[in-house]
Amino acid sequence: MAYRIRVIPKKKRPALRVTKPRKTPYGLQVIESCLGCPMTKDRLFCNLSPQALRGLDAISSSATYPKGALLFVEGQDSRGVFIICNGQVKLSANSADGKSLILRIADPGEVVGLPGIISGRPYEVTAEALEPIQANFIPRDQFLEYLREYGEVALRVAEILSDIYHATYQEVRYLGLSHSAAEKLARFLLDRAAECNPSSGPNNGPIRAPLALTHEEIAEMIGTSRETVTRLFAIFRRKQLVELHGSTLVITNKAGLKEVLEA
Amino acid sequence: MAYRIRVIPKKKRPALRVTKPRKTPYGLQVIESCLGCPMTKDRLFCNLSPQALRGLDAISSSATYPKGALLFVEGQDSRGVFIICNGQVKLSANSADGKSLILRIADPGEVVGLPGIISGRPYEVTAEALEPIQANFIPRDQFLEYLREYGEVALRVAEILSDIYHATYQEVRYLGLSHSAAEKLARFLLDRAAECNPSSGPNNGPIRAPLALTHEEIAEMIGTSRETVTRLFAIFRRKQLVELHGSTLVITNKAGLKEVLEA
DNA sequence: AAACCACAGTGATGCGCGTCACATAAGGAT
DNA sequence: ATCCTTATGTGACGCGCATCACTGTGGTTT
Repeated sequence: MAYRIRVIPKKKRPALRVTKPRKTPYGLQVIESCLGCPMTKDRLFCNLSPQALRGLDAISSSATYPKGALLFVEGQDSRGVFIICNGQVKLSANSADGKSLILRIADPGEVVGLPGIISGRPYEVTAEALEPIQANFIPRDQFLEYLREYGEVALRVAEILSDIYHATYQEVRYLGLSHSAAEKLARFLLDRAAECNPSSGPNNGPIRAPLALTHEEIAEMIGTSRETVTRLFAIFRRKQLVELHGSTLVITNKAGLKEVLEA
Repeated sequence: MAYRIRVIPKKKRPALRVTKPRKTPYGLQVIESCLGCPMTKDRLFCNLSPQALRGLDAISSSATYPKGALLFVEGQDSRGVFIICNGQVKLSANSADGKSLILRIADPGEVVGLPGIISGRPYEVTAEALEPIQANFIPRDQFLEYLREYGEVALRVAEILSDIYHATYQEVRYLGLSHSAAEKLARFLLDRAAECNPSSGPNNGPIRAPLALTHEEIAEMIGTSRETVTRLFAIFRRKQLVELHGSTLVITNKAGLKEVLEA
């Protein structure tokens, strides 16, 4: 075959199923303090007052989890929130018959389990460590008490919830407003590109975005089957709409990809 | 025909399309003050301090909108939030080709446009008045300033965002985790029943829930076609799973309906 | 080396359901 | 009364895509 799709050439992505742990991709340094976690300062609770940061530090406890560990499972009572220091966490919805839908891949600095804590409802999704991860855990009651004390943090929490909502809403658009699987995939790829290239307006040059996902995972994100994703990538490539170099997605014809949405 | 489905026997639901305004179903009293709106106190910002309520009152302005009015359209820059005093507002996602997906019907006391305000992103959905409505509007900057001042309200806002997220997440489940349209509808009906009968555990008696929606609207909520909803209701009725009395849904066989999910 | 596994790629098959097309019923308007 | 509109109810048709069942390939393990 003249073409080939190799999404991950070097380091393979971890398996979807919980099988054997893969090697830690980078040194896992144990960080005891939330203040010490650079991600926390940089991304999650940036621009908070020193007091608020200290308060956060006081109630959070760090822990590590192996690959495949489930931080929580949907339906479980909300115990608290996790702030990811290191590694990726897959948030998915699962049905009784084993079908699963990936909602979000949370990166370091992000919070998982937040809606359940705020609303008092059980966890709505399942959080699985894709790699060995380190995360800070904050119990529910202490977190709520903390929020009541520091209004600035509550506002920041509202922002994070908005972001989570936004991601979920995108998912709804993929699943609900598409006539075809091709449309879903095109929408997904364009969104990816838009997120990674916020600067690019209506330009026409090639757009690059990392896409470290297997076809299986993409299928679970847009709600189709793995085979369909494979076939669609072949079609898109034939039509010169996209290219795949390693784990990098290159959109060579953005306008053409947008036409798929209107077909 | 021996059976009939008449979802709304007396007062018909408003049309989906913007046609002519229907008669005001109940007296629309104009309320100038947010404090005076009973819904606001009871449902949205309950248990707030008197100062916080006064602050809210100071920045909000009441207005009325006719049936079919669009409070905002998706893609539009976020101007502010609306607190519904009176009437219902349909929140929907629309694609370019006219396909539309109902995300939520907001009742009096609820807030719409919140995620856009908090995140700074444009409005993500379209808000349409299903009836002549009255709503309080709060401009974005003033609302954010207000939140910064009153931390207790920020926490309440976080709760509301959690609820909105929850509703959107349910939508994702309908759309993504179903093998068939029958599954979607069954899930939808069960969720409806669960929301309206929070007390009922694993009981087996008939469960009642209001269902003031046309087949068309249900179709847009679960992402199928109108005809499919009609056909499925006929099947469910034949199987003695549900009954429809006026605008009241009666689940006669909850277990049987749950079996549809696993089929 | 061989064995194994995860992923990608492809053909064949079948059926779910979207779509079109019409019929019927119930109000509301005039 | 008659017309118009909205909503429900059904049949026929056909495409899209899920599913099954493979093959090929590169990486890892033993």
